[in-house]
Amino acid sequence: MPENSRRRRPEARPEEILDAALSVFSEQGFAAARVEDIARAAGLSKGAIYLYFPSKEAMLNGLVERSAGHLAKTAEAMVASGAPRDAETGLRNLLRMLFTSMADPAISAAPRLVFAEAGRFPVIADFYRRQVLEIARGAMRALLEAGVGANVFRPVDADAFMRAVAGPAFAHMALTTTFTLPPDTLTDPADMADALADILLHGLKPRAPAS
Amino acid sequence: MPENSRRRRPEARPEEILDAALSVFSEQGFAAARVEDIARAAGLSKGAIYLYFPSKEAMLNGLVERSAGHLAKTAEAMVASGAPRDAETGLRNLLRMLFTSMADPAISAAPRLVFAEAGRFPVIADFYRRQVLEIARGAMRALLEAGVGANVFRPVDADAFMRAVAGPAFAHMALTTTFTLPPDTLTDPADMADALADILLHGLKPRAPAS
Amino acid sequence: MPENSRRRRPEARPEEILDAALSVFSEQGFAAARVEDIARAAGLSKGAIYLYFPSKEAMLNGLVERSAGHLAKTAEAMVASGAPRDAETGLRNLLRMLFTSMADPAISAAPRLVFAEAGRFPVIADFYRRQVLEIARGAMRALLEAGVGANVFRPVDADAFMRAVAGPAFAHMALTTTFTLPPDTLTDPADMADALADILLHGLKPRAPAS
Amino acid sequence: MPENSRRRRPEARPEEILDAALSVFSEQGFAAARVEDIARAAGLSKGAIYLYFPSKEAMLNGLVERSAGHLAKTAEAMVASGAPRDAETGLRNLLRMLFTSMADPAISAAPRLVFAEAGRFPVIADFYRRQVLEIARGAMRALLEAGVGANVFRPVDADAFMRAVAGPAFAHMALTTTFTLPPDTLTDPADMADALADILLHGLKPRAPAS
DNA sequence: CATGAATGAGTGTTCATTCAT
DNA sequence: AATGAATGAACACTCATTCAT
Repeated sequence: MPENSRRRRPEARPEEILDAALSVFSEQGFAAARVEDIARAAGLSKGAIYLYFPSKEAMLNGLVERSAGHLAKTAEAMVASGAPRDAETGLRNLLRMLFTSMADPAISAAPRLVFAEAGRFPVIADFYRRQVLEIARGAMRALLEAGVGANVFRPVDADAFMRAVAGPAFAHMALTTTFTLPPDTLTDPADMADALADILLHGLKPRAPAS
Repeated sequence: MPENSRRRRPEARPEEILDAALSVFSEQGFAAARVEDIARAAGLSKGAIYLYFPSKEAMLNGLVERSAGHLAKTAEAMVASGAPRDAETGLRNLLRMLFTSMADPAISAAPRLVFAEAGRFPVIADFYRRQVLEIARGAMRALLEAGVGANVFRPVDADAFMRAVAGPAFAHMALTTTFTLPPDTLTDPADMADALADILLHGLKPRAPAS
Repeated sequence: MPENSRRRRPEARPEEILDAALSVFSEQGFAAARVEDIARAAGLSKGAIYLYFPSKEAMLNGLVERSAGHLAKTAEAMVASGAPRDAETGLRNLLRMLFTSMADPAISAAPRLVFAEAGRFPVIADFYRRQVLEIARGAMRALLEAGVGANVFRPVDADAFMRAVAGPAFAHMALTTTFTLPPDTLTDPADMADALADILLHGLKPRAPAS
Repeated sequence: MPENSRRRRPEARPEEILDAALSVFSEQGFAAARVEDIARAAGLSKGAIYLYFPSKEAMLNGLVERSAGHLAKTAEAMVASGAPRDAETGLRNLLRMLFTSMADPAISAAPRLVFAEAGRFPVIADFYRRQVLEIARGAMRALLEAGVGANVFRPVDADAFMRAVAGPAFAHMALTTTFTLPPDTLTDPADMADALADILLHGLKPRAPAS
């Protein structure tokens, strides 16, 4: 067991600290989080944290940058992959990915944190807007245009489209992770995503019987 | 402005303090907010706050309860109103109300605060869930059932329906108040609501030409 | 006994705190001094200090400015006093004042503190140089010129004169307050000043027998 | 510069560390000085310092002892050399040595440090008093007695004599190293020493014309 | 009712010192 | 001998809360 204190020297320290910080920030909020708790969660002493990050705020920034990287990459991958071929399947897959991600506390923790703290840290808001929102916006716009071009989607407003697709996943996250809602009939994110896709694709109004 | 003589009606103090607290909590977050700032915003001394609220947390609770009252009343009003008559118009009005409310910082401040702090204050989460979410859920379920009964809506999943309606407004709020997005083409919440209604009602897929 | 805690509200608080700070800084040095010790010495809690001074360094600055004020006044009084009439008596009085002041820990504390910390706080060094040294320099130069004009003093170098007059008092302070020297034969500062005056006025070399 | 290969003669380490410590202590003061800065200045890692000195305070002690050795030797040398022959020249040389030493930051650093920190470290005060002050006192007393015996000096008070000789050099140091005085007419320490010698030897009062 | 001086517990950050390598 | 990661005790400063007036 090389688990003695003062022993290991993995180059992964900063990552471990960010993991711990994300966990503590998510639970307590940035202002209420204590550096000592982060340290304990990372298996370090309080002082050791400052060997890797110059301040508590630096951990928050590091966190956001790391998470933005992940999300941006996933979003771009979604764009490039199947969407152009089959916009309808692309939309279904995107919704599944969104609902699954948002329902997973490990993935949604960073976005929730950003949403909660961006008001106080303009740098974070700007960074996230450029690195995540812009990319997601581009991806969804591309999906919509592909569908419209193939006559699979009607030419709806792009901004409304984005809110119609991402908003429900965001709301799902709020309901499941912030308010611990009693497990609904449809707790499974994939099922919820499919139900959403049905509404978005076919609309609420009954189709005229294909006469 | 009856604001000068007679030292202002003192019986309105708690309301004024809650107004100030909402403002400061929204800007700084609960943990980072200073009671002295709330006092200054309310035109009182720090000590005077404690004549009306026993603690900082009590202000947060008071805030949430007050806002929940407002929201619950609005929600119930919506149910009772035109929905049964004309579900489609009911949906359009609901969306307009949601987008307009969420885009107005004065109205969305409380829900945003709840979303941000509910994780740390289970009492608040529970209270909000019961007093706001349950009522909103009931209202939207009633709207859906009315529409289905009148054969104006397809019988879609109720939980997906809720997320499809409320989620986009929630996302709209996040985009406009947290990240100061550059004003889109559709900054007007009512227009955005109408575009959303179009998508939700008619779906993304083109309708078959009416026979 | 109006000595309960949380009671008195003398406007003299800042002065009391500066007294306490001077005492603690003198004993421990600025860096090693603890704000809590200053607070205790001032009969206050740690937090109360910050109602009057924004930082530990602000207390040091306040201290220096206050002491500089005292010293400047004393120096100017000396200039204006008897010097012009009788330069020799003026010199004797100046030396007595200097030795007496420097030997009194309550008076020499501030200059010693400035000397010890000026290297780290350029603002203090500059301030002291302008507010104390320049004035003292002017006073001593005036004394010398008065004596020379009256043919009571030889026209010696002014800077050497200043060092010859002030230096011994400074050394006396160092010996008595920093190193607790065993009480010499001449512990009395006035006697020491007179012996110094004798040396400075008549020189070390024997005078030629009066013709 | 044999400074590259063979990792430098390791037996000189303690001396190098003391050099670095003197430099850092002088700039920052003992309490504010960081061991890491000393280590960097000595070209070592923080931990290595503790192979040679058990604590930060031990470096201060080592420093003082080393410097006291230097000063004591110089002082004794001055006594033994020319003073007995020609007390007047002896005084002039002593003053030149004192002013030159005190004006040189490299030499005055240790005495200044002792003066600044002696209050907090009685051991240092005692040590310095015995090893430096006593010896200097003896040397100056011997110089005075030699002069008096040869009828070159008047029989003035020995303690006043010491303060009259050493004090001005001490003041000169304070003025030039602590407060960065604008270069006076007499920046050269030797000139300043000569001007001082003139005052001390011949006094401020004009000599009666040798009838 | 209202004030604001005062308290004291709490937290971010620093740094002398240790120790596994 | 040397390193530098790690520790833990401090300490400056903040702020919710109290209380004499």
